[in-house]
Amino acid sequence: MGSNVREEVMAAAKRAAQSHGYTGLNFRELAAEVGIKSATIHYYFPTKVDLGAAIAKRYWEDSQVLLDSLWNGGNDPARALMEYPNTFRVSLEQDNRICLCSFMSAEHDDLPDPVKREVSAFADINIAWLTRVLSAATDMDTAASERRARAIFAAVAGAQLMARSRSDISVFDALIDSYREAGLLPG
Amino acid sequence: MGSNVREEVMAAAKRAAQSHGYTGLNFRELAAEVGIKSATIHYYFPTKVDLGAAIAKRYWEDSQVLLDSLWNGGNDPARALMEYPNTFRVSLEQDNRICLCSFMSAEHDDLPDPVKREVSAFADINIAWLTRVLSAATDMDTAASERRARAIFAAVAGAQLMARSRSDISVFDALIDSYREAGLLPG
DNA sequence: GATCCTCTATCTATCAGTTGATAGAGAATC
DNA sequence: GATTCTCTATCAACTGATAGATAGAGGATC
Repeated sequence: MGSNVREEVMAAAKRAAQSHGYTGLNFRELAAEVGIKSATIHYYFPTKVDLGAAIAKRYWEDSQVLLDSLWNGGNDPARALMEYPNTFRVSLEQDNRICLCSFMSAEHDDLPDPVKREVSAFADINIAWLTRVLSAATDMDTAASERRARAIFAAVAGAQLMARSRSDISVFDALIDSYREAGLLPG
Repeated sequence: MGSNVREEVMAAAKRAAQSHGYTGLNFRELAAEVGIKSATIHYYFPTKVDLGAAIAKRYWEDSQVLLDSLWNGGNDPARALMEYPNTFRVSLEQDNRICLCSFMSAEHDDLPDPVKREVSAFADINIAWLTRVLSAATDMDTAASERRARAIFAAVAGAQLMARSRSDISVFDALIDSYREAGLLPG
């Protein structure tokens, strides 16, 4: 298994990036939070690019596992769809953080390519999952499901961003309700 | 009238912040782009906070003027609503930039209070305008119009963010189409 | 069992580059 | 001549990164 320190650094880096972005990540603060020296981080992640790519990759891998646990061909796709916005809500619950990849999407111009690739993968797996669930839960064909999947993903990310800017999770809840009222989200 | 230099600094700072955020703003690059020395910027904007707040304020003021030119009680609110997403599209057309305030919303935790206030104002004036237009263009009551206004604002911002992450403006267009297809946007 | 070697993991110390900010001199404008 | 504007020079803080020392674990060799 991987060392504890490596895992602790990744966990702290993930949290920091959700609050301050890739640009805002810095070795000394990270090290202080884990209780080590910044040079030690370089032992596990030679460069900042390596660290950034590692946490973005881990982020979408964890998301994939979570989504599959929510629905993976079972018998209640409509319920999974109802639950989907909650996967974004939890970030806001944790000190008003947002999706790592939403933040990094804003930072796109300053992102090294290896990090960009992992950020794209997060969107890909979310959209692919939503497409599958929508196809199972509604009578939309695959093309329509994918269009709707992209729309839902973008809209939920936008709702999370707005809620953060107000430091108010009820803004997120209200927006999700409005999406349902408008017909973007089923339910 | 304000000096040319001051205006040029603000224009360059606005563009930079739309690409790199408030954190990514820096006096030396800004000065180089305008063709002056960084110390000169401090003459017009004593601190970075002053500069950040000034460009965010100008940003929503300009947006207010643009929206009012699009619709201000005239006879075609439905058309204004159709045009609304274009006010976000133009940023992407300019080197894949995004809304200054979307970027700064992501940076919320690292934003000085005076800047935060102006960022909030941008959302406020967009939502207020959308609420008025929706009330005029549809049979929704004021409360429903405001809920929908918030939903549209958040969703369009999300679409812009997704398009940036792919460096592909057609992603934005497709998302807006999908919002219409889903019923979030009229048309 | 004592000595030697290697690898892992962490540290101290330091470098070079960047950044926001300031003091004070000089130039331009009125 | 006073005011406005811009520059040079510099500071202190911060940042990613590197070099090199150290401590300990685990084998291999004698």
